[in-house]
Formats: sequence, structure tokens, C-alpha cells
Amino acid sequence: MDNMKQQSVGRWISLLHRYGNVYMNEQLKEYNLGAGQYQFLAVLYDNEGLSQDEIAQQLKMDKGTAARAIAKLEKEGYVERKTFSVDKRIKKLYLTDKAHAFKSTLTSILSGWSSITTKDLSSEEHAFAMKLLNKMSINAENYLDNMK
Amino acid sequence: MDNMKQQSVGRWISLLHRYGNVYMNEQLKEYNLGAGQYQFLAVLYDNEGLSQDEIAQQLKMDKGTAARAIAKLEKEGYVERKTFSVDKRIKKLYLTDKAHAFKSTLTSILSGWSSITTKDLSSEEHAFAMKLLNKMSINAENYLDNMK
DNA sequence: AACATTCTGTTGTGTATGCAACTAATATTA
DNA sequence: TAATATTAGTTGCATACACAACAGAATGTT
Repeated sequence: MDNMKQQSVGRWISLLHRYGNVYMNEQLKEYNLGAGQYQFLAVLYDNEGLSQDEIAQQLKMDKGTAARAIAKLEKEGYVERKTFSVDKRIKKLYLTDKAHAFKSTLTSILSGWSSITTKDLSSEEHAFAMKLLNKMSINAENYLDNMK
Repeated sequence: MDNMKQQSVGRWISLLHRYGNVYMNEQLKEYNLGAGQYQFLAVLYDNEGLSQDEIAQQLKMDKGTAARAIAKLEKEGYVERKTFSVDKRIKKLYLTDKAHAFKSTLTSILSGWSSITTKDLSSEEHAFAMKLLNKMSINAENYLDNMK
């Protein structure tokens, strides 16, 4: 019975993550973006004006990773970093016109992958899957956050 | 309504993958292994004697990644690569005593993470989550495999 | 006010990974 | 059988990421 069955969870998560990245890289290539940037852009679409730290926290990513992802987004002309005199440490992030124009494209790309992976799930199954993944993420977060 | 909601799926998968790696790295550190190797070991526990290519295919990983992961497992004394005269290209993989002794430890570590992430799921929910993740993985595989 | 602490961001380093080019070995085919 | 194609594995290169050390700015403490 100890034939590594619980391995499966991690295996599927790993596969979905890796294949998702391959898909995103392919789709984003023509926009000079990669799988490492779109999540930051997605957060900004909902919350323009956040700082790098705030975005990193929302995504539960390392702030160094955020720094580099956002540098790339800036270099490619999707975001601008503005420092205000109130607190010169903070760089607030704003979307450019290019980013706004790109929003619907990103939305389609993301729902494309979502449709692919949940192709044969009923809408109840789909909703339930989301709920469970959400729970699992929260559990993972809580566990690791409590470690620190 | 287009507030990037379908983003969530990818976000949770990404988070579970990243946090899972952090957990695995931490747990495996004292065994001189990292998150990049244990999956290969797990496959071998069920199927000793596979070639690198066969393992890579089972895990849907790049053969280059497999080559490096297995080189590390060999270096740390968990596997041996043997070439037979039948086909000198193929390196069949065998577990060492050290690897066999490590099996139950890996099993506990893996079920540890599983318990953490599915902490508050009922066993029905847990089973259902597995089923859905499995379906999603298969869909992802089919999609990308058909691309090539 | 002076010093310590905390906070935001940057950067170096190491690992995990995919892709592509390459080598050596085997298989196919003209 | 010689020429060509396929296969298994290796390695260079690029990206995504975590962690840790660091710098400058802001806050708190005494």
C-alpha cells in the first residue's frame, strides 16, 4: 500500500505548473513576456498603484522575484515605477497604455488554459475543483507562514 | 466581470508548486536531496530498472532535466546507472541500499505535505480533489502532446 | 538628536526546468 | 553494405524562483 500513491498530488501539481508555464511562454512570446511576469500584471489590472512588496505578498512570491519580474515588465513597456516624495523607498506601479490594451489578450490566454485543463469537467466539478485548490493553497500558506 | 478570475487556478497551482518545493527542500536537505530529485526516486521505487528516458516520459519531464536529477541521485549514492551490452545507449537505473532505506522516510515526507495541504478536506473531498487534479493533468498533457 | 530597528527594493547565488544542439549507438532503407 | 534516420543521453543556454546579504529610507526608542 505504500506504493508512493500520495506522490500523485505533488506530481499533478508539478505537471500542471510546468505545462502551464510551457503554454504561457508560448502564448506570451510574441508580447515579449514569459510565464514569470503575467501574474504580476494580472494583479495590477485589479489594483493599480500597488508597491512591489504588496504585489509580492498578494502572490506569496519572494520580493526579489517580484523585483525582477517587474523590471522586465517595465523594460517591455507594460508598467511604470513611480516614486513619490512621501516615502522614497516605495515604488508604486502603474500600467501603461500598452498594458491596458493587452488586458483582454491576457484574459483570453488565461481562460484558454483554464478551458484546456478543465475541458471535461462539469461546471459543478469546475467550481468544486476551484474551491478545493483554494483550500489547499490556504493550507499551504498557513503552514509555511507559521514556520517563519 | 473580467477581473482576472480565471487567473486563480494558475495562481493556486503556482503557489502549491512553489510552496511544495520549499517544503520538500527543507525536508530533504539533511539527505542531500532537493525538490528536483525526489520524483525520480519515487518512480524508481515502483519501477526499478527503468531508463532515464522512460522515467522522464512517465513524469512528463524533459530528458535533460532527468539526466541532471539522476546524476545528482547517483552522486549522492541513491541510484546506480548500469549499461548493458544489448544497447549501449541505455543506462538502466537501480536503487542502492541507501535508497531502499530511505523509502519510508520519503513516504512520510510526502504524506506529510499531503496532510498539510488537505488538512480540512473530508475524505470524500480529498478523493474528489485527486480525481479532478488527475483529470486536469491528463487534459494538460493531451493538449501539449498534440501540439508537437 | 542619536542610535537602533524596520521596511522597500536590489542583487548575488543556487536550484529546477525547458529547449536546442550535439554525440554515440542502434535501426532502417536504398 | 553504405547512407540515412532515429534514439538515449549530455550539455549549453535561458528563465523562474527562493533565500540571504545588502543599501537607503523611514520609524521608533531612549
